[in-house]
Amino acid sequence: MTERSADGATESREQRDRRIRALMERWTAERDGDDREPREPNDQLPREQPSRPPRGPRPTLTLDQIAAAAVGIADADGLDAVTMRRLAARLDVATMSLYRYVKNKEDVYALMLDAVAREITLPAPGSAGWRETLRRIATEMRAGQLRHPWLARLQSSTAFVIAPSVLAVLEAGLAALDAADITLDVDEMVAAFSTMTAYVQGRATAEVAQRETYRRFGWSSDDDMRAAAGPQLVPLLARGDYPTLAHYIVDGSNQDDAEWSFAFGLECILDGIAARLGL
Amino acid sequence: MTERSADGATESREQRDRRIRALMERWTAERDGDDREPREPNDQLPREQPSRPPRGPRPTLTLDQIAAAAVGIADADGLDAVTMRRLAARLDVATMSLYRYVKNKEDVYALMLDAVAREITLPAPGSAGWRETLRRIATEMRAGQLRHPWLARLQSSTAFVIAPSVLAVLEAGLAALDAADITLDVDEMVAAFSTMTAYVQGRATAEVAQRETYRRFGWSSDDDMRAAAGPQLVPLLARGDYPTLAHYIVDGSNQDDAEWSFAFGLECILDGIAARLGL
DNA sequence: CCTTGGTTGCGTACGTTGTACTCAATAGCG
DNA sequence: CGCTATTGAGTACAACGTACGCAACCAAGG
Repeated sequence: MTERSADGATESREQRDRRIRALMERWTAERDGDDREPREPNDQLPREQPSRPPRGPRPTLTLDQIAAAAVGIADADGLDAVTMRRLAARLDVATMSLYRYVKNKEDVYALMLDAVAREITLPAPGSAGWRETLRRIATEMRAGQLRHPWLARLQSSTAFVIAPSVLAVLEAGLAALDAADITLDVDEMVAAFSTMTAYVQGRATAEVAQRETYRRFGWSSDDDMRAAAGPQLVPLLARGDYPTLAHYIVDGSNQDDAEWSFAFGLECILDGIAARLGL
Repeated sequence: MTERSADGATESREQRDRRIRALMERWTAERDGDDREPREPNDQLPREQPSRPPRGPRPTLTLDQIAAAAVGIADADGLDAVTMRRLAARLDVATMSLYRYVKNKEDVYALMLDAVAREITLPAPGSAGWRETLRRIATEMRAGQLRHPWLARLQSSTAFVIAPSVLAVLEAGLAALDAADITLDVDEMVAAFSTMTAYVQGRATAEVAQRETYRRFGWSSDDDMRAAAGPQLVPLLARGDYPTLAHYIVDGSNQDDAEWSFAFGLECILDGIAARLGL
């Protein structure tokens, strides 16, 4: 119920929240007071004008429409099909009109990431224990990655986006680990949660890459893969350099059960976290 | 020392290896015998002609040279700087000459992946227990990802490459988990190893994305980041929607220690695997 | 020796991409 | 009714991957 703070004293959760709220308000006040440089890197995610200046014609598009259109194209024909021309065509505007809403294509990518992050439904706070909450978030994230196979590629080429949708996921995970009976400090909580998310992303990346390979070569089953990769693989295996791998290929049974593998690894991680809780 | 096989009997490791070797040889013989379709998807990784046809001038380049040049460009100026024109210029040949060695740009990417996979030094088999072996492989993989920040992006956009360099890493990990005192079946061994690799890839992706963000905005320390992201972040935090996250930002101390976070998660995973071994 | 034919290196050219620049049309304020 | 900030769109350009075709090369066959 209590936690050691930096100066060695203990504070209750209520005290902690009050302290942080006060600090945030002070920071906000300071920011409002100083009116500094135009702070350019600020607009990482493009925003609509909060209060539209009254002059001139109304914009015909919203950022949400652009994001939805881009996601739609990527879902249908892959990330490479998202070109400014095609995106504009889908929105029935001229190509260059898009640049009234986004600074460049990177902005479009940021909008896509935000849109997808908003898709994931978080478990209600306190509706389950930390373990079940983390499991649900992981499952939800994985589902998103599989629904949008281009996501992994986008996340690895686009910088981190500061958006409420993204922060909310992080907060949900941290809050679950911040429950009353848990003894992790903040750094460990973040490390534990980011371990889980890293795992989910890594798995999804690999899984999507495999699907992509199957699609490109027209394989529809694991047997197709074995038939096609065999001529390349068998000579290597036959030389005896990879005995354990050969054992897997010959005797393994869950080879294409991505769901099972994912769950296996996830439970490993949750067990590891549990061990650190002394539970 | 023994393991249940499919038919319920037990076989020693020696018996198993013999059985698999025999099977491989039979497969090889069958392949040689039937001389089937040109099996196009075979050449996933471009290869030099094993026995060069004697007619015509000698090639001036090797695939290794091409791979090294591409890796060099990507290391210096990022993956997008690897264009066919620039790669050719670096190799002092005309642009289109490259297409005598690779079918298309995808091939160049495959060569890069292979080259990087060959960089990693595996622990000698049996030189350490399964846990230490996996830890070393993970560390080595992470080092590669940080040495070549473009790797994560490439792995998430290029299909899996069948190359000895890649298979060797997999074999080393599986062999470590196949030690005498371990009770995992093959499927579990593969799931455990791929859990680790997925984690490493996910972490590296996030870490590289963060570095890239820092670089692009010219931040050189965490304080720079906080100064720049503050105006965007503080209003969100001040509304109280992310209390745990705010706690971390205010009170966390290991915020930029990627090494520590990586090790934390890795030990979690190893603990989880250990738990499945009944150790 | 000369001829032959497959192989290599390279120059040209085309279609597609992101986007800088420019200018006409729009619509609320004075 | 102008005035003026703002939007939508057309044109244009540099850079990209790469299809195509031709010249230079070089061992084998005569």
